[in-house]
Amino acid sequence: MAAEAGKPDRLSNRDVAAILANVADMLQILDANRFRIIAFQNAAEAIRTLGQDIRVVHAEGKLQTISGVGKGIADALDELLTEGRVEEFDKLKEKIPPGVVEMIHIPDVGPKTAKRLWDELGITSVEELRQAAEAGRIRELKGFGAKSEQKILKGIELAAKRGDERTPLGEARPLALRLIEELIEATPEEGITRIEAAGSLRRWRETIGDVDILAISPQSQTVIEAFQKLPQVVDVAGSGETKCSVILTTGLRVDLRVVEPKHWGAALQYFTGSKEHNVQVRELAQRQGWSLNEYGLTATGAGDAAEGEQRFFAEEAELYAFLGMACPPPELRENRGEVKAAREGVLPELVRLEDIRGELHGHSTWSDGTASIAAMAEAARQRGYSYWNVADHSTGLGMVGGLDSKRLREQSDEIAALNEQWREAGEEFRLLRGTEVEILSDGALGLPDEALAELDVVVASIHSGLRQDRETITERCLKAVRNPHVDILGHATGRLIGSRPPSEIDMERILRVCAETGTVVEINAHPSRLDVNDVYARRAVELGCKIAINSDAHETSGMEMMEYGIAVARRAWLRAADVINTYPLDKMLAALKDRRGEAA
DNA sequence: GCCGTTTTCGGCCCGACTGTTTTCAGTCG
Repeated sequence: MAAEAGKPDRLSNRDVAAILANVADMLQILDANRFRIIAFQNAAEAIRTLGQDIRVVHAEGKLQTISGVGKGIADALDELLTEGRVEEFDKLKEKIPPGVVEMIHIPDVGPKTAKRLWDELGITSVEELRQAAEAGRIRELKGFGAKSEQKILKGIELAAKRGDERTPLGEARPLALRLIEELIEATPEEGITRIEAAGSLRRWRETIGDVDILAISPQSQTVIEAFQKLPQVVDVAGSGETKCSVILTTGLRVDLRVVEPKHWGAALQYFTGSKEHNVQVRELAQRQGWSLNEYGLTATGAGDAAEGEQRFFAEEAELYAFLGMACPPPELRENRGEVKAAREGVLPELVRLEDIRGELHGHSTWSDGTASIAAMAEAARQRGYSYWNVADHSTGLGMVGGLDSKRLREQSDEIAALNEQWREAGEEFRLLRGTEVEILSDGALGLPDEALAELDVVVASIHSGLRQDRETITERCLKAVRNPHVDILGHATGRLIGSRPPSEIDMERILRVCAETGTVVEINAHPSRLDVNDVYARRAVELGCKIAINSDAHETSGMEMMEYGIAVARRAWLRAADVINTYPLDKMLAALKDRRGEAA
């Protein structure tokens, strides 16, 4: 947590969300009203995924326009963002040692357990908890035994291994898909008739807490036994008749749930989440006189149907239709307005992988790529693209031997020759001449304007000096964005999921200037970047920006990462029209800054 | 503490599994 008291101007949305979540944790330990706890959790989530800087919203006096923020929390946020601290929160902190709050993040240790361990054994840290469990002191408590101690020790080990980190989607997804394949192979013929990953994986969240797999099988016990015996499984956290949780060698937790065919629709809906989306849907069902669980609907007697009457759904869409709404694509199910839109029938037609006609940011052996331009072009053609922008690094990024003006011209000759071949063969495919020009530490670019002016598509990115202070890095980036030759701002925040935090850059200001100048904002599709993220992408389009989705491929297989970028765009509610590389070549070029209006 | 197609009070989702229990509380998703 980077929240520094006394420096309210440094608090990011993430910091503010962490502070509210911490308050919710403390309230849980104090056994406060559960709805008050949920209110803090909801507000934290709303601010974490807010498209705008919380400081800006605060300055405009619009805190209460955030869904989940009412008067009470708005007042607290006002105090936090003005004073850098909240008196009410400080009083809470005096009541509970921070180590006790930390304890509830250990699997199988919740607020009740943490409170009792603290009250009755005086344990105030995870380390003390470990020692007490090893010494067999915890079994002295009523309701605890040797197994509880083992469970706690295992939980501590797991938490240490995993840290607070969720698993990046790019790691979890291939792992889960392979696991599903192996489970099918390990099960007798006809053992599994349907299987799908649900949860945050199906929603394509950028990081995954644990993997949820849903299956239909006439022999659930056989499937669950096979699941536990898969080679990647190191531990079984729980196992019953229809449900099983295992831990993989990587520390990732995977839950399998086996259901009957008639329950599939409700079960898939339920296990896809998000939790917040499901709460909305269940409340909607409640208002219509139905109680919703993972099996289906049961009439409460409050509506037209007789109490106890049940409805089952083989498909998700049938369940949503019964409730009078369209079926929101999983990527939208984050309680960001999708339930209302689905009820009103105004869900957007989201961009799809098939809509992509080319890429505007990729590398070759001319800089740090591993494949020739010809090989990259061939890979792009194989994917059905009709254009690909050669965007090798410019000078200014020492370690990869970026191109200067002279080498850029030499590269242009190679590109022209390749294009000539396709033209003669009557092929539609075209390579574009581009660069990923370095935004230097003072905002100057790694190539002179004369060189950039000759290119088709210029991507400008920051690779170093990512720790500059907010004002410096924002001004640096703004200078680049305002350059008339810069068409696209590449991976704007510079983050690497799980290993490098985003820079301090003021995205709201950047996006506003991008909208003003017609600079396209990139969604970098590489699963370790996903930059900009869904929240900023949605905000960018709200402000009037266009988006480009690029895999930033450094090898031919890198282009397969496009699907992750598409997922970010879909989570941002983007339609094909918002994404310029869904356009045919002429229209795409005409949408670029320095060519606007040139072609139809 | 939040919120409104039951609107300014009275609600706020629901079931599986575990451990230590004789009927359930805690945790998790």
